[in-house]
Amino acid sequence: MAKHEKISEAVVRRLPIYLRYLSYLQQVEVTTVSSQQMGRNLDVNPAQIRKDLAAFGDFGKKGIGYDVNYLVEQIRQILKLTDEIRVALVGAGNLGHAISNYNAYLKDNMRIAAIFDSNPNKVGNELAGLTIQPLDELAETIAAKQIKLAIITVPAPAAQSVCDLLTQAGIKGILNFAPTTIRAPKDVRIHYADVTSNLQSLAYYLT
Amino acid sequence: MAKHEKISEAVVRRLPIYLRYLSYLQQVEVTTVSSQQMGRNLDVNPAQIRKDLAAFGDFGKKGIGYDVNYLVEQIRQILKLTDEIRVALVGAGNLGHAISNYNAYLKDNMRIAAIFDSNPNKVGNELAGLTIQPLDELAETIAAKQIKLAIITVPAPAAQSVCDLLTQAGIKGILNFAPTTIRAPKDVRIHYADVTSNLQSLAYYLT
DNA sequence: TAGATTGTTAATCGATTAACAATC
DNA sequence: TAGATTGTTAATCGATTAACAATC
Repeated sequence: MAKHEKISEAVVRRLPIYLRYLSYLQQVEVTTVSSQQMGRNLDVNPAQIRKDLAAFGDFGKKGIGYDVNYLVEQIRQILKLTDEIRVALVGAGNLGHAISNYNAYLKDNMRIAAIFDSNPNKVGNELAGLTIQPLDELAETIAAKQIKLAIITVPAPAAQSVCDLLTQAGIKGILNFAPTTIRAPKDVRIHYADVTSNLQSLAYYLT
Repeated sequence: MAKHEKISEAVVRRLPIYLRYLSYLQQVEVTTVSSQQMGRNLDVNPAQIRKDLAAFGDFGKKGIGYDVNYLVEQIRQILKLTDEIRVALVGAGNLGHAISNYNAYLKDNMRIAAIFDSNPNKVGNELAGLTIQPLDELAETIAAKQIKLAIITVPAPAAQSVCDLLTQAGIKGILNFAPTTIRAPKDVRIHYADVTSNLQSLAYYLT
């Protein structure tokens, strides 16, 4: 790894995209790839790809390109996907159901390991092979199962209090589908994924 | 509106966030808001909020702040949310179900107006008050219903061909949930919302 | 060797933030 | 008037891209 530069969020967001393409190349048994080829396929400037990767180490060979297997291995390590990462999902509504069933697709060493809901009628039900748990078991379960990340799929009014619960339980990364801004301590990363804001910003570009 | 500056994507992504907070203020009957108050609540620098808004017009009053109702009206216009915007959803799987049922929540003049799926067993079924249609009706329906945006919730291998169908049908904005990069003509905006990449980049920040 | 491609520096471009005159 | 807050300019910061020596 090395190269103690500060890595920008933009770089970190591109790494999974690179990884996805490289995994595809593995599948079709391509063993070497150039930044130019990657850039063409991912719509990213080749210089940017080289710079992004070079921030973590000298992964390529001049005149040749990158060894696909080696690069996959390196990016997995950078993203800490070498050990399984367990994820909690809070909110077993429509979206929560969809995402937890989607679980199988996450693979790549990510797994939803616990599901929580505040509704007593849902607690105890099975979902994607897990039993839906009440919120007051959240902290204990997250500690016991060594869960590191969380997905919030509760309605907007509940999102902040769920976020508070999660951060108190030691969660350091949250993917928030609720259509609301949430606040957390600076060392907790929050990514937003709500459909409404996304669509509204797309609307700006119409005609 | 006016101020023929070029508006950056970053600004456009913040406008829906502002709108959401302002709508909340309307609900609780607050009539005036300062950039400082907005910034505190949304975790955005107040100078940035003022600059973002000033790019579209002089919406505030010095010494006073912004009139909430007026600002809501203005941002709605900027985002073209004054007329109903119709959205097509392609892929009636788990996620497609969740999002189309979520439909009611979209409100704010956005509505899923057609649902498509390639699976003949799903075609003809009802979903969120709509009949699932086959892909070969896509172009005609999009034209007839004046659909402007689309959501892709098909498996990754099908995403590019669906994207091609959509752009040929005149769609100018796509929200892509499929875990794959898709290519489209330059005048088509694509936003990515796949869960896996989002989680993977969160993983980077762990310890 | 000739051609290709990296890693890196320098140049460019763009976005964020601070500061403050204008003014309500 | 005094206090508050905008709109805007200038300063800063950061990210992207071009260019090229190094080298496989």
